[in-house]
Amino acid sequence: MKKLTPAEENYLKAIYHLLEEGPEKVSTNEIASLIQSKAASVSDMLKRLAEKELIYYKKYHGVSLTESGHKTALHIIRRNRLWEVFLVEKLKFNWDEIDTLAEELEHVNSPLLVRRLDEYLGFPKFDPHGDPIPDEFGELSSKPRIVLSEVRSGQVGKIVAVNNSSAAFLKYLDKVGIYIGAKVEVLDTIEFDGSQELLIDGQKKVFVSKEVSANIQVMLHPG
Amino acid sequence: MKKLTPAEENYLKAIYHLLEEGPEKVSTNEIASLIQSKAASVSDMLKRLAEKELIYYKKYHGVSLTESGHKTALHIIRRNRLWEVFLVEKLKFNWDEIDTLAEELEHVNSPLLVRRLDEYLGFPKFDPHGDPIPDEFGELSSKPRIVLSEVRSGQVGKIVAVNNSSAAFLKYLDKVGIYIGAKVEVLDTIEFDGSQELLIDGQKKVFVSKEVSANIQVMLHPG
DNA sequence: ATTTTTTTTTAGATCAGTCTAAATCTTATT
DNA sequence: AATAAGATTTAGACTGATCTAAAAAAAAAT
Ligand SMILES: [Mn+2]
Ligand SMILES: [Mn+2]
Ligand SMILES: [Mn+2]
Ligand SMILES: [Mn+2]
Repeated sequence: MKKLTPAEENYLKAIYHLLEEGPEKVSTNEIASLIQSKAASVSDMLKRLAEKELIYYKKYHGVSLTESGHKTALHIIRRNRLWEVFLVEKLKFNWDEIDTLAEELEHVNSPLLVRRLDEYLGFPKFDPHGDPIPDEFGELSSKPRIVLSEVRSGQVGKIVAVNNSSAAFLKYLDKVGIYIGAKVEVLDTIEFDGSQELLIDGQKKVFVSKEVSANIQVMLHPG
Repeated sequence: MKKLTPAEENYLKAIYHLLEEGPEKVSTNEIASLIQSKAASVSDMLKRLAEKELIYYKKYHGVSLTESGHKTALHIIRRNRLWEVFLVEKLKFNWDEIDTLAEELEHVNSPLLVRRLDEYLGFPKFDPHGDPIPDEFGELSSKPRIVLSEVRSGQVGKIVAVNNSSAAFLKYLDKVGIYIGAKVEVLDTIEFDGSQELLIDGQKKVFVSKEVSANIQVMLHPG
């Protein structure tokens, strides 16, 4: 409940994102790599976070979030994504330019500010990358999703999110005409390397590698 | 030119504001008092700021800003005031609630963000307290001003700014109906204590102490 | 011109956050 | 099961920011 430092918030968020991938424990090195620091620094921080009961931490055996840590992480993510919407919707930033800015703005922690911002933006449910925005209570409204790389030839869906928010990736998507909300049909899948030929909005044909399609989330069209 | 920490930015801003009052040197204690820290901490920070050539500092003899420090302070103030406008104009905060929020937001230093925000807000020239917003180059558009306590009986002016942004003061102004842009006529000035009777917008009579009127800036109506 | 008071600086601690290098624990391999 | 490899933690150091208490300098008062 007490105020956290930006560094503590960044670590919590990183742990949350790593846990999101499935495992119920994350390792020191995974955190270090995601947060671009060194294992020794992570060990240090884990002690502090455990002290504050934000994580479960057993030396040498990885960490997970406590209920309180989980809730806190969702608050941070909420702020991050609301600011991302603000930057894109109001200040006309491109979705590949907002990462570092939202990374800073997320640490301004004022419940009133967040509520007002949310209201001002019209209570958005998803950020510019298609990721869900937790509500005040940490609830996520999630759409049923499937990764594009797992969509079979002939199937049609809508692009709802990306798994990778690096500028390089997002710029690439812009270039080939892939965007959130686009209709996508998988015309062909190459068995050898998993690359696909797509039809975007029934108009544009695009070839993408599996590395790309594995980072795109799709909602399948019913039927 | 290099990136400053939030603390360094706060000190620079404090020095700027103290110099604004007139003197060409400010003392360690004045800074400590404004920034709510101790003289020893200020001494420490002054060494660092001098090292970075943001201030002129001669031990025991006060500080002033270098050209670079002055420019930097204006950039910080620009960010602070733009965010204040955003909070009031867009998020509907009251002018007495924005201080601490802007105090944090001002440290997000991205020239592009600031430019976009400025544009989005319609290039405002003054913040909610009536203080001028420096442009990208640090230029201030200042209105000719005089403190209300120095306006003589019979004279009429418009309230353009406040010298004190504490919630207590601003709430008081709200209560008695004084706001930026209001027309004000000084009906009477008590010689004994400098208190005044005012007529706001030609309608409402208000008595204010000199402590209050010394914190209100007025633009005199020509003629 | 001394002495006293006030202001400012320094000395020495502490805390958060980070790093490198060394020690230690876990896991995989022989 | 012993050893090698890999991951993690600890030890020790550094920076930035802050504080209290003591020392030093400047300003004010006698
Ligand atoms: Mn961050
Ligand atoms: Mn996002
Ligand atoms: Mn500030
Ligand atoms: Mn202001």
